[in-house]
Amino acid sequence: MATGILLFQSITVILYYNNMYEVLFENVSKKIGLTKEEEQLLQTFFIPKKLRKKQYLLQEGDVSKYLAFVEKGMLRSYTVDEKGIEHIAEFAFEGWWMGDQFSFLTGEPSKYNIDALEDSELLLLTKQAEDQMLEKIPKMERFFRLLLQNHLIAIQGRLASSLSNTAEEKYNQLVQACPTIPQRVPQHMLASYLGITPETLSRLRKNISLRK
Amino acid sequence: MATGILLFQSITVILYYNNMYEVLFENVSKKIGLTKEEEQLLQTFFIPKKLRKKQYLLQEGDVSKYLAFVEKGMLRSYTVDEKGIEHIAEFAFEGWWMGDQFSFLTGEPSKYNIDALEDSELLLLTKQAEDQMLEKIPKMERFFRLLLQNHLIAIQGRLASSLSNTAEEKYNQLVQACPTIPQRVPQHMLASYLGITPETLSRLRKNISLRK
DNA sequence: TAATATTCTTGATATAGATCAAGATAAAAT
DNA sequence: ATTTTATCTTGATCTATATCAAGAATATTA
Repeated sequence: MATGILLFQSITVILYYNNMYEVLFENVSKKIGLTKEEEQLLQTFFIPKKLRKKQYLLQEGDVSKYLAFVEKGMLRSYTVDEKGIEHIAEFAFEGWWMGDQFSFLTGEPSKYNIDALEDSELLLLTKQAEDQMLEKIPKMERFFRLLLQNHLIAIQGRLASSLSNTAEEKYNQLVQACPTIPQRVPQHMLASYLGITPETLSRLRKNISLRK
Repeated sequence: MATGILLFQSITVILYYNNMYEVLFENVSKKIGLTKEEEQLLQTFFIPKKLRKKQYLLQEGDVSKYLAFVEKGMLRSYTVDEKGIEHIAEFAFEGWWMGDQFSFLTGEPSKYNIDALEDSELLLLTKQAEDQMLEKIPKMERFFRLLLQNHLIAIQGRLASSLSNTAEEKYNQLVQACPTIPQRVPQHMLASYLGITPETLSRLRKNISLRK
């Protein structure tokens, strides 16, 4: 957070405005360096948006017009099957990206829903803005490549785990790999994310706690 | 394939040499355009390598020094669990890439084995060569970003399928999404890739064929 | 062409996890 | 504060898939 003793109201306002991009800048700087000018330019490509808990960013059947960067709060993406059961694909917290890559890329209607699990502050990037951004700040090409690389590695791990591990092992791996999720997410959503039933997760957690 | 009536032996040789990169060039050109000069430059970063069936490209515990582009043949990556069971993570055919992204990126020992399922011709890219390539041909940054994007979308689909579908549904989706795999890969490896036992796959295929 | 190894099939049984059901907490809304 | 709604727990059953076992078909090698 940008803090300090502020003498003038006008300065307060400017800092407040800048804060909307704080997590983004930190995130980008971690992977590639950006000058102050580039940061100024970068923010012009994003549309700030607040989302109340339970509000949708994307609904099944719509085209995913935005990639969303989470400045604050928490999103989830999920599909709904024929039986009406929700299957959570991903969560996204502060500093994470969310969006249906496929729909965003191809312009086809999305199979996913994305909504807010907490009141959230997002930075939205349209396809057009993305293209312009990559053109004006070619460095960002690299940023997105590294981002995708990490995302891919994470999902590969999840896939491997989902294919060869028991429910309990999957749960333990998740707790280890990303302790934030079990802390902030209701248990039945966690179960959905792991591809198991809430009942199974409840029992499995009980077993773990009994054993120690 | 580059074919034609060849008048001089020397030309034959040159064409033969160029053929080693044919699939790569076609693949890169599909995503980003390359001039003849850029193609010439591009190939300097790769090390051609032939792999006999069953030969390893990478063994568990070693650092993944290369990303491999498959010009010809077929690779698989897999882990071996405590019980000695192989879990196939990915296949790669002509025009696909293979490698342990994580180990390649971080320099940590790999958990994967990669070997050839058929006699194969590869183009290897070291981390150093990759960095140089991205510096000399910045366009390639974009190529790799798009590549990762598609790879991510594919794996997301596989993950979703593995979490919410039955064994039969997973099999059907694979046949639909990538008919090449079931055609070219022994059935028990297909089972491993799908995270089911060979027995289950055998029975499930029988059921499908009985129903029609 | 035999011999050896690999892959695939089929049956019998076991089990992890799903499903159905209902009560217990806990959180939100009025 | 009390009703309503969401979430979690526990028990009784069911089922898809794993496991164990052994023979059949197919490929590979000698």
